[in-house]
Amino acid sequence: MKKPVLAVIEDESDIQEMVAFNFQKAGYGVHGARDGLNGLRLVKRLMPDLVILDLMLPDMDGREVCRQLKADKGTRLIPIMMLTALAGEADRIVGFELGADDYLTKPFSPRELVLRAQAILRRTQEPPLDNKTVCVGRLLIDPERHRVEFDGQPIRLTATEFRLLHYLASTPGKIHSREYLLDLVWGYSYKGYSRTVDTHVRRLRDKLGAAQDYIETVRGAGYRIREGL
Amino acid sequence: MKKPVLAVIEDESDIQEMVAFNFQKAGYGVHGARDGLNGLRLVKRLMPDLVILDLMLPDMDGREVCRQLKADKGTRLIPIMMLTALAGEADRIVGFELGADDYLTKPFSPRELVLRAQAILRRTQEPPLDNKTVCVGRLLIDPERHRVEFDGQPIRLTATEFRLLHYLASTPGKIHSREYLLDLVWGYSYKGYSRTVDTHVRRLRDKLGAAQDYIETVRGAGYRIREGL
DNA sequence: GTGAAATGTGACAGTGATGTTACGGGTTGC
DNA sequence: GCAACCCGTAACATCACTGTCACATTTCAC
Repeated sequence: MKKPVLAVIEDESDIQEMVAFNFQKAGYGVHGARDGLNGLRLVKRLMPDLVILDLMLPDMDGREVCRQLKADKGTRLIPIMMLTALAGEADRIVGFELGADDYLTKPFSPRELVLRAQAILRRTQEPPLDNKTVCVGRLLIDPERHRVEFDGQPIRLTATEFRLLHYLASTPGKIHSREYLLDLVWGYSYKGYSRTVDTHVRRLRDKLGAAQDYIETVRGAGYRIREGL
Repeated sequence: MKKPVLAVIEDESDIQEMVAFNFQKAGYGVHGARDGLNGLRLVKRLMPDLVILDLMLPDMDGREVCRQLKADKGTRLIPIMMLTALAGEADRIVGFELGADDYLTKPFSPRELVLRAQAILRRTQEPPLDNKTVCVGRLLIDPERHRVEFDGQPIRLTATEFRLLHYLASTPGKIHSREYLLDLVWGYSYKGYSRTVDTHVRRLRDKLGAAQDYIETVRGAGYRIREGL
């Protein structure tokens, strides 16, 4: 994977430096703008993999920048991470309403910053699951019809169970950690408990019946689909 | 690896002595300054591999020193470990905001000090382990699938055994000391006994069967992966 | 050769990850 | 409004894994 590129729109020099420094250290290419107008221009020209956007900017509200980026066809899909000094729940909601993908309240630690960014990138850089029918051994998964079969016998799954199985089955043999599955199946802004994955795997195994052997637990790592059955 | 060099900026003689002594014992070159101004000069001239910086200094706040070091192009990349008497979480966050890489609250044990420093140096000097498949002779290690094969035959390993083998195999021929492996595989805050590594190497060898010859004991130094088998 | 230090080996008990079951809130369909 | 269903959380059970110890064996310095 090539080096991800970030745009940081932030007027306070300290924060701008700190953010840039930490992402560079983590192996990202970082570009910066210090106000909303230049920020918009930068994003359109650079087309970064992620935008770090301060809520409070000298010329323009960060919300407005966010709105404009999400309204533009070209930049609509670029994920946005909002920074703000206000921890109020109202602001949080407004941030998400505008399409921000994550939201960080100052002060924050570099570690938290980079981890959250990585979570977003992992999700957005992952090739989206397509609608092709997946076939693993005697299991068949058809996303288009939301249908699962084992030896031709249909199996009824709920939406969450289906997505879980679909993600697992689309890369057989590969380990999917609980955190990774939470990101993909539940969305990276999901705040829940990682044991939730276990419960759903259990329900999935129940419904799969004889096919449950396809889901293998790898202790200390996660779950995977067993190959060659 | 050449001997790492440290700069210790600390006015209290007791601490200065204690820190210097322990790092010298651990094989580091140690240089010291007793106030912020001389500290800045020292770092710029010496360009050490790590700066140990007290938060409270006679002439200048440690935060200010940190800020100046991180603002300077030349010294920006040098990692900084902050020492402080204040354990409050607020201070911790302020420390990180300024780009400090780690943060140690007095009083601390010499062992913890050195371990944390080593961990920082490793993180900044060693590229982190990636997900690429490692191939050593007839051994194959695939982190993505959490899979190990010898001559195509799969070998089941636990999570710890797997990480241990992965670290060893990613740099064949290099000697990995027990301390080093403890830091990498178990994490630098791990407080355990270094014989633990031996036990795990033993279990690993057991499971590797005929492939156990790949793990070589270097008496007095550690373990390494034998090349050219 | 001899003793000390380092390492290999086997056993053991505690812990921690996972499996399992149950419950209550929320949503959907009728 | 009711019933059925889906979901996340929690509590408990279980067992693999793990760290530590005691002892055996090897290696090295003298």
